[in-house]
Amino acid sequence: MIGKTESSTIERRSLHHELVERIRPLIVESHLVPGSKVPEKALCERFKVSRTPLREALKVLAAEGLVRLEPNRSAWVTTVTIEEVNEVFPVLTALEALSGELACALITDTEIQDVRRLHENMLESYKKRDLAAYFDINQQIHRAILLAARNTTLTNSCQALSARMQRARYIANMSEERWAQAVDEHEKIINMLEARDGKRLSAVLVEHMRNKQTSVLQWLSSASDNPAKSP
Amino acid sequence: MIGKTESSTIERRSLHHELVERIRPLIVESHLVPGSKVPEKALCERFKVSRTPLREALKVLAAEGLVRLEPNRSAWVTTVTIEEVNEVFPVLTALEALSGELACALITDTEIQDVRRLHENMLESYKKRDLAAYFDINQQIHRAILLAARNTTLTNSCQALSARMQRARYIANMSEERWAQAVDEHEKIINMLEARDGKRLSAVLVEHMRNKQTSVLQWLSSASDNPAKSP
DNA sequence: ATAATTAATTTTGAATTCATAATTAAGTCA
DNA sequence: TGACTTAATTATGAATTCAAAATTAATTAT
Repeated sequence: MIGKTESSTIERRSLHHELVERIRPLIVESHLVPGSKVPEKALCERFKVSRTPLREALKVLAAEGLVRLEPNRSAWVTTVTIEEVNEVFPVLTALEALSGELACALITDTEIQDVRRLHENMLESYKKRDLAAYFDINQQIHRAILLAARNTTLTNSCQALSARMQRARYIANMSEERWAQAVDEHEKIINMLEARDGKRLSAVLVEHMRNKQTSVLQWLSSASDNPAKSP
Repeated sequence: MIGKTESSTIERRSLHHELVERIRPLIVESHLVPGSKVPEKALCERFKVSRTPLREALKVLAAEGLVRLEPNRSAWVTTVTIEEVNEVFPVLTALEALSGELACALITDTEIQDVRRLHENMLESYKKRDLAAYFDINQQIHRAILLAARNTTLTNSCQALSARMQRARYIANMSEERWAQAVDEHEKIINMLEARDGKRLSAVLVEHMRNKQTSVLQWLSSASDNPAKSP
């Protein structure tokens, strides 16, 4: 008889999957320039693979919205547009709100402590004005809440949409005021999580996302005035 | 002059994309048996393509969650599990709620009339106990609301998750009572849409989805008792 | 010169090929 | 018989090949 999905499967990864995982960050971190064509040949050489698995990976990245395929005209790294931001943020916000609700119900006390610790590290980075570290810990916190929601589908959907937005490195553009506000919002997030107040956490997350969206849009409009940011 | 015999616009679609579009319904409509291995060879012959574009398509379908790739052990049609339903429905519900809110704000009067007409057709199918037609129009209504939300990202996310759930052909299992209730919920949905009451429409959609989830779970547990339904 | 053709080159999509892994079949021995 | 090897067969992943499309370079005409 046929068994259900074995949870204890050995991690055997295919080349195309590996490539997706390696190329995705290249796009998210803008090492592959937004709006430019994906350098198929160069990537093949870099990863020492043939075109077949690479092209399979590009199909998947296209499905994720990080790449756009133009038949017979190669694959292009997508750009973050104002329209896209206005589309993705509402969806991402709804999902973050859900993750907050679920997390409050399902997170363990230990995990709450972990998040609190991350938050304190983030405060340290804030005091030191270490933008890169702040940004990194920020992501970790959101991810920790997401994981606490115990919903793989939710995690995947959120991550995919986040990846698209992350490419807008708006944070570099963040004002002192906005940064302080973001830190304050995070303080509230942690408090609501510790209080396990799902409704309120959702509300704070929604507010947080709304401000984030504004910040990204500001970055985008400043980028459109700045040739160095818009390719 | 030259007769425009080329009826279709220069629609240049890649083979892999075409295959994704053709194979997806095969999975959603259970023509490819859930839990069975994807018959690569047979599909190649059926669509008269080589393995390369077919395998590219499978990678995309795997990213959508309709197929599971086991390295060196081929691709498998995924099954709808109880765990999956309990994961996907909350996410789908959050997205449907959002689509309701947005639709109320953005839908045109003409579109509202279209939805009302669809609803009346659905009532006809209900009276005739034409399950297939009912199911089809039901989908059209949800899709119309989704499109009225004017958010491609939202549309894509919803459709992808819906596709995974649609494979559970729970509707065949629906009780008279549940069917009547669903029709009633739909009546409310249309009313809220006509009233352009986003908040209330969201609430009704959430309720509707909650009941749908219950219905699907009931179908699943009955299927687990029935070898004909569980492969 | 510039614009329009045409030819050469490169890139792309997809079929084919090939090595390896998995599966099945055939032996082997307790 | 049935568990264990080993050989034959098939399926799979990925490199290679090949035809067609796109791009670039070269040529011609204006």
